[in-house]
Formats: sequence, C-alpha cells, structure tokens
Amino acid sequence: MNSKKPESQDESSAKVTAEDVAKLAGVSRWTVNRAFKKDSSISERSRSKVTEAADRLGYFPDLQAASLSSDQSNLVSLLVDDFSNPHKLVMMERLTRILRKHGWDSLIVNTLDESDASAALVNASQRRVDAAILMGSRFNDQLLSTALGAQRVKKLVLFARYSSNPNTISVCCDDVAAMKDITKHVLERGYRHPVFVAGPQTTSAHLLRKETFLKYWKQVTGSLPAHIVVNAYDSKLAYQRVCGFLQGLDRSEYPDVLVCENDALAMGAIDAIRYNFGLKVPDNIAVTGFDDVPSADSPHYRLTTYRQPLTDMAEALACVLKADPLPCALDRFIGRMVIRESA
Amino acid sequence: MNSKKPESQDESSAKVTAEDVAKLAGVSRWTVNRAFKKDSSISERSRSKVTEAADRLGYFPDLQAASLSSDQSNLVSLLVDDFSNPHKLVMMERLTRILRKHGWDSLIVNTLDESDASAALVNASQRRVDAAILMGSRFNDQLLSTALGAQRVKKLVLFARYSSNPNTISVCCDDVAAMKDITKHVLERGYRHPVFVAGPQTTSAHLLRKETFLKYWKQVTGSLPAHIVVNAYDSKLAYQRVCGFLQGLDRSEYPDVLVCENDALAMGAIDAIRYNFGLKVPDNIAVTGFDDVPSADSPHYRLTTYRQPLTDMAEALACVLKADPLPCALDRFIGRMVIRESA
DNA sequence: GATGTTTTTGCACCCGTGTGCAAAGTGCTT
DNA sequence: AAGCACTTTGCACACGGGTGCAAAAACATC
Repeated sequence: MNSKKPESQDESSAKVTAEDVAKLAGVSRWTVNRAFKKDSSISERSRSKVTEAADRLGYFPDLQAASLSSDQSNLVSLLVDDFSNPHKLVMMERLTRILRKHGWDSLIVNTLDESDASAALVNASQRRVDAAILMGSRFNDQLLSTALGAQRVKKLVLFARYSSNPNTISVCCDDVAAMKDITKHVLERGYRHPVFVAGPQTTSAHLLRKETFLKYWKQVTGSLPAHIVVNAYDSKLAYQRVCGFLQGLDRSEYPDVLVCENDALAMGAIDAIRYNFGLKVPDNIAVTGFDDVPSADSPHYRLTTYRQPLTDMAEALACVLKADPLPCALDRFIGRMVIRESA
Repeated sequence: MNSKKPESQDESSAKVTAEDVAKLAGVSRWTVNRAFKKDSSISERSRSKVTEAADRLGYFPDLQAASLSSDQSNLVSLLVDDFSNPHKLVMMERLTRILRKHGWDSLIVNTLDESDASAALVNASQRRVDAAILMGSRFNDQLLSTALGAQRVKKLVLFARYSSNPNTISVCCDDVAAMKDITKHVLERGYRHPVFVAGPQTTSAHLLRKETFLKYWKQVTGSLPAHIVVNAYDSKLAYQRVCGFLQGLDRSEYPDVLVCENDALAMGAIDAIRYNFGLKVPDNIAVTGFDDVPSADSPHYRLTTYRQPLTDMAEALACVLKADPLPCALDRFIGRMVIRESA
C-alpha cells in the first residue's frame, strides 16, 4: 500500500499513527488515544508524555478512522440547490463557521443537477454524516419522507425552512410572526394596494410567508391582495416577472407596494420598477424583502427587510447535533425588521 | 455499539454491509465489492446476482471505510476565507458541481476565524482529503510552505489564484493577458486618467492584476497611474475607500476611469461615484471590474468586466485530482471580456 | 481425456481508531 | 502487611471495505 518506505526522520512525511506515538512515549496505543479525549481517565503524567511525543511526531488523530469505529463522524452535509440567491452565501458562512466551532465539518453538496435530493442523501449516508441539512428551496417535502436516502441519514434537518414531516427537524424562524411584522409596517406606512411576490411554489415544505401575508391583510383590510409567482429565488427572473406583470396593467392599477418573499426577489423587483418603468422606489411603488442580504444595504436598494437570527439558529442546530437540551423552540425563531427607505 | 437489535425486515434501517449482500447473493464479500468496481474481473452472472441482492437490501458501499483502506478519500476541502465577495458563491457552485460529477465530495471550511489556513489544513489532513483547495484571498504564500498542515495534505491547490510555491498547484487564468485586454479596452475608449482599485495586498500569492495594469499602462502612455488599496474584497469597504479617495481630490483631479481588481470592488466604486458624489457612470467616471458576478449584469451596474472560464478551470482541477493528463497549462486560462456600459 | 491458459473467486491481512472489560497500579485504612 | 476502593492502563474485538495472491473454476487445445 505504502510503496515508499517511511523515511526515518523526525518530521517524516509518512503518516503518523497513534501506534508510533505510543512507542515514543512508552505507553500503549490506547493511552495515546485517551490523551486526545477529554474526560477520559488518564494520569497527568502519561498525558503529558503523550502530548509531548505527539507533537514531536506531528500526530493528529485520523477522523475517518475514528468515525468508522465510533458511530459519529462529526460531519454534516449541507444540501444546496439554489446558488443564485446571495442569502445562501450568508447562510453557508454562518453554518460552516458555527458548526466548525462546535466540532463539525461541513460537506457541501450541490444538488442543482438532480431532480430531487435523493441521490445526495444517499451520498450523505455513505459518508456517515451525522446529519443532512437541507438549505435548498426546491426540494419536495413529500419526497423527503419516501426518498431512499432520507431513511438512511441519522438526522434530517431543514434549515430556514419548515416542514411538518415528523422525520424531519426544522430550524427556522417564525414566518407567521415575521410576516405580520412586515404587514403591519406596510399598513402603517399607508400602503393600500399591495401585490405579493412569491418564490417557487413547492408542493409542501414551503414558507408560510405568502399565506400569512394574504390572510392577515384580508383580515385587517377586508380585501385579498393579488400575488405573482417567480419560479426561482433569482433577481433576474424576478425582474422579468415583475416587468411582465406591470406591463399587463394600466398605470392606474399599479400596486403601491410589492411585498416580496425575500431579498433576491425584492432586488429584481426594484430593478424592474426603476429601470424598466422609470418609476421611483418607494415614491411610486415601495418594496419589502426578507433576509437582509448584504446588498440590501447598498445605496441602490436600501431595502426594508427582515433579518433572521441566523447565528442563534446555527447554534441551535449545533445543540441538535450534540443532542443537548434545546434553548428554545426550533421553528419559532424571532428575527427583527430592518427598516430602510424602500418601504 | 449497535444497541438496538437489527429488525429483520427486508428494508431494515440497520446498516447493510457487503457481508449481508454476500450472504443473500450466495457469494463472498469480496465478490460483492468487485461488483461495485468497474474494470474488476467478475462474471456477468455474479455481478447480476450481487446487484439484485444489493438493491433488495439497499446496500451502498461505505465511503469512509473505503477511504480508510485505499488511500483515496474522494474528498477535497475547499478553504474559504472571504464570504463577502459574491463571486465566491459562483466558484463554489461550479467547483462543487463539477467535482461531484467526477466523484469528489467537497468539504467546505470557513477559515474566517483563523489567522491563517494552517489549522484548516491540519483538519483537512485528518479527514484524509485528496486535496485542499484554497479559494481564499487572505492566505499568505510564505505560510503555505511552512505551515504544519501544508505538508500533510496530498495536494495543495490554489483556485483562481497564482503562487510560485513549488509545492502548490495553481489553477487560474492568465492575469497578465486578462489585464492587458482590459487595459486595451480602457485605452480604446479614450480614458486617460485611470486609477487602479486594488484588493488586499497579501505578501506574495496575490494577483498580478495591479502590477500588469500599472506596468502596461506606463509602457503605452508613459505615465504611471495612481492606485488605491481596499483591505478586503468587499463592496462596502470599497465604497468607503473610494469616497475617501475622491473626497481628497479636487474635482479637476478626478480620474476618468476606475480599473478595479474585481467586481466586488467595482460595485462599491460605482455606488460611491453615483450615490455619494452624484456623478454618472461612465460619463463622469467609468469603472471596470473582474469576474462577471451575477449582479454585474443588473441594470444598476452594467459592469464591463472579465469572465474567467470557471468551468474549464474546474474540469482541469478534476484532471489534477485524477492524475489525468492535463489539457492545457493550469495557470494560463484565458477568459473573455464582457463589455457593458460601465466603461 | 489430459494438459495448458485464462477468468473468476475466496481469503489473510491491512487501514487507524473506539468500546467495554479485565488486569495492574495507587493510596488509604486498620 | 493485608484489605479495600479507586484510578489508570492494556487488550481483544469491532468498524467496513481494499489489495495482492493463491485456489478454484471455466474454457481452449491437441
């Protein structure tokens, strides 16, 4: 296997195993491994002998081997199927950083090529991940319960999404509360002719934003707003869709506010309003978003939006992985509105 | 280890191993594994017996175990230290998709918290990755040669970056050729007072864009342009830096074009010009970028920029992993200019 | 049918670590 | 010094599959 003979230097590039360290430290291999586990019963004397020998040889435990024999891999996979939404980058940054802090490495699986997440879930199970974390927007809840891979993964987590599927853990914010905040704000600012701009309509595991907005608005004002659907959380698609929508309308029928399911859609909407129709935001048509992506703060957009508590959500996810007691309900996180000039 | 007894159902959720499949198929475990490897000598008869048994039991080979005994893990880690540049999302999408197509899974390691990539490299080696791929912008080349982890990783690849470090493989485009294209374009459009907007100045493994631009411009026009430095590839920072720079200037001294090291900087520059000084792009000050990120095409920016052949670069990286013959020089990829209205 | 050649199959051993238990060691009490 | 409790250490076995070689089977030739 190892064709080249280990060059017997101290800082040899050959793979150093616990065995080697044991030899140098004059203890058994198991004592070496113990030294690398906290809470293991080992005397101070051997521990220091081991650590000294270990960093003389440059030893680090092999995590693959470890996960083979224990049944924890300290690996998760993040399944992502939507790279056109800049919020994904923010979520990935937060998740990877915080999971790493707690000892988990993140596998990122691009499921763009796949009709469903099934193959990716199988792959995850082949890697023995401790959890598969779905950060996608196109997956289908139905499928999650039947998919081959779904059964094989120890934990199936939806991040920033909700599913009522009992085999699934949803870590997300309270969309109903959030959307009510936005709706209240829109009402307070005096807007009266909203149109809701929704993202792709997945069969079941979708956000409750559209429903909440429509229902709540109706409840308060008595009238049910219109809505349009964009087939991906993509600014360009949103741009086109909003253009198409407004073009079909007489100027007098224009909405006074577009309430968008997220910032990606909102930014496309603003572009359309401003550049395709020469109208002003918010003077002619106001816009709200969701997520508070970095560019929502740019002088172009100055988007009124809603920021999810991503850090808290990621920390809660770490608790789930550790099977620690949870600090709060996982699917009821409360974020906060970020009010700028777009509405 | 397995506390719960395996429920003896066909679709049991207990872990299925090659052994189980072997029993059902009436062959030995090794024959089972052979059936899952192409180019292995196995009769058609046993192969079909095995595959039938395998998908009756839902068997998939355990990749962790495989990588323990072979010395290939089919895993790479992507080290990322810069999540404020939207181009990172594009690169990640491309790399993960194409590597996966070729059989590699991608570990993504957020090195934001670390002063250098050293710990991440050690971690990568603990996971037995086949390669560590640096997609960062802040790493230090010097460090790469001395860092503990650098030695332990089988292959050290810089993606979209160049380093002359011999232990390192750079997959990147020809910055000199690219920058000359941009410079030519700027000259052809008649701009005569450029300022270069550079990103963070790492000690060695940085891009050759600034040097090329300055040198080439001097060579053609005889005068050496000024440049300013932004400490991260971040639009907001670029915005502030450009504001500060222009504020210190008399209106008559304004440049007529800002040549930016990438789109993240260029977008910040455009925002500054337009929103902080009320000037027009390109009429008062033109701007060029690099990368062609998705929003470079938005009606706000319409950025003249340069697109790297990311797909080809990712495919070449796959060749490197497979130790296949390389189709071309790895550090001389040629992209193409994307000319829009910003310059 | 005997012999030689090639394909197919089985097996011993290895990859590097974790787990539970038993043996050895330590310190204290009587 | 013996007895006891408690800490520390070593070990057999397991995790699931890869490698190279040798045995067995299949096929070909005369």
